[in-house]
Amino acid sequence: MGKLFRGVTSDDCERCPARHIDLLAGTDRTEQELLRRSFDIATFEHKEMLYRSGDAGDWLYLVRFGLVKLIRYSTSGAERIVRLARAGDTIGLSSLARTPYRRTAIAMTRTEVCRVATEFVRRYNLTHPESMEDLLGKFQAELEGADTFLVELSTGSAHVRMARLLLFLVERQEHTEAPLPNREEMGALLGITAETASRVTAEFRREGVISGIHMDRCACDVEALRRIATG
Amino acid sequence: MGKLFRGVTSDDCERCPARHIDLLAGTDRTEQELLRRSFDIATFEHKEMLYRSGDAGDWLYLVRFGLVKLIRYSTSGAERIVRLARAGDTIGLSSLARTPYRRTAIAMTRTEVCRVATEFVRRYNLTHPESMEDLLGKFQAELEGADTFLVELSTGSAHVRMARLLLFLVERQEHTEAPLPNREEMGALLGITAETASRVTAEFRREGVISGIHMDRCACDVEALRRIATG
DNA sequence: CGTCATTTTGAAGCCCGTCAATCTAGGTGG
DNA sequence: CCACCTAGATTGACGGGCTTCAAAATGACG
Repeated sequence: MGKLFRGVTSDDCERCPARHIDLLAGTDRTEQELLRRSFDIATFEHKEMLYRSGDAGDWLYLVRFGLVKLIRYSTSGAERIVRLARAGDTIGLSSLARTPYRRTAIAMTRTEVCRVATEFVRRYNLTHPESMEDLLGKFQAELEGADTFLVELSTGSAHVRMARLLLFLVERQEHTEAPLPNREEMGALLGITAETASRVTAEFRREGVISGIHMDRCACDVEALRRIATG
Repeated sequence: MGKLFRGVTSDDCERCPARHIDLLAGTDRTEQELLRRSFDIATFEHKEMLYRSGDAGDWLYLVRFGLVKLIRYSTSGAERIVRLARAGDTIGLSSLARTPYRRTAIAMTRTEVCRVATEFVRRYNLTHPESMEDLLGKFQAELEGADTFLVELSTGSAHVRMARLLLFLVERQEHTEAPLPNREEMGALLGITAETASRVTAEFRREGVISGIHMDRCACDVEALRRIATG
């Protein structure tokens, strides 16, 4: 059991989508070495779980590439995706508050993550209190994300929500191509049923708003989506 | 212009709903004095604004009593309440990340808050790095709150959402009486129209689930609400 | 007592959920 | 290579819940 993690090379760090963060930069050569030895890298395939709600929160994860869904369950048992994490996003921050993970994290596409022990970050902050602002900024970004999901993806008609989701999925991509979740996941993301999600995507495809043969990827007409999203 | 704030007495601190937090406790007598002099108290009436989205984030607020709604606007201009803050809750934490406030805070009832300059908290943390965990815990609590709103108050039928909202409003109260927002605000809280909110509350009243003559307060049959909420 | 805001209630229509049937793509074994 | 199987996607039909528009009722306040 347990995912296999490997060490971090300096080449890994060169390509790191979060290398601008002070916390990870290190001030001198020996410190950079210390930081590098404290991090691990692993790849998760589609549908693989990073951690489960209730697990001891011993690690922070930094997404290097891919897409991770963070799930929470309502009192009535229904599953709801409360956030999507992409390259450069940090997940598992709740562990810093010495609490178990409150959400379940599952890869939606092939995903590479870099992990670090929460205990290490905690100790590092005692000797580098000025790095706290980076952490708070990260937390802040996570709060922003939660708000965005709340306001953008759970209000308006199914068409409007779907358009906003697709816009979210194409941003930060070079091309207008977006990874397309399956209909069940779309439903959990937007608070609608899988059937409605299917109807809307089929309709978008007929109207030429999205196109592409494959089921799990599509090219988007960003302008058209923006028109629909503002309803 | 600008709200009038007054100094904090030791008596205020005795009654503080957040006096268990280390950050606010102080280690010795002189430090307690320093902390007390760094805080201010003010009262906001119903509908008064604490701060507006986009304002420079220079202050943190701790709610002593009352109810504050935090609003965010969607791209289509619709207003949505993304969080309710009550006694003991901290609002304005985003300012610690050196960013402007991202939400607008408005009192929903008569509300007393204690405020502290973000700059003070930042400096305090440099000399007391161990207090950072309290801050992260606060941030974490705010994230939890956002999730709860997302999952509980924006999924399920209008009846179910309303029941959950009422349960949220009665908890932390001694009696089963809850402050009742107006129908417009209920709509913004639950993602439904004011008319539907009115219909549901009227129905609840006819069925005896809620009762009370006043429009802005009601007594709740908590057991009945729980049955409806898990529906 | 009259005015204005808010709430309540009504009626019509539509969007979405539910249930079910059909279609498609991918994988398996003969 | 093809028949078969299965999971997921699509599409249809129907009913119900919510929105919309509008009117009536209620309550606060000068």
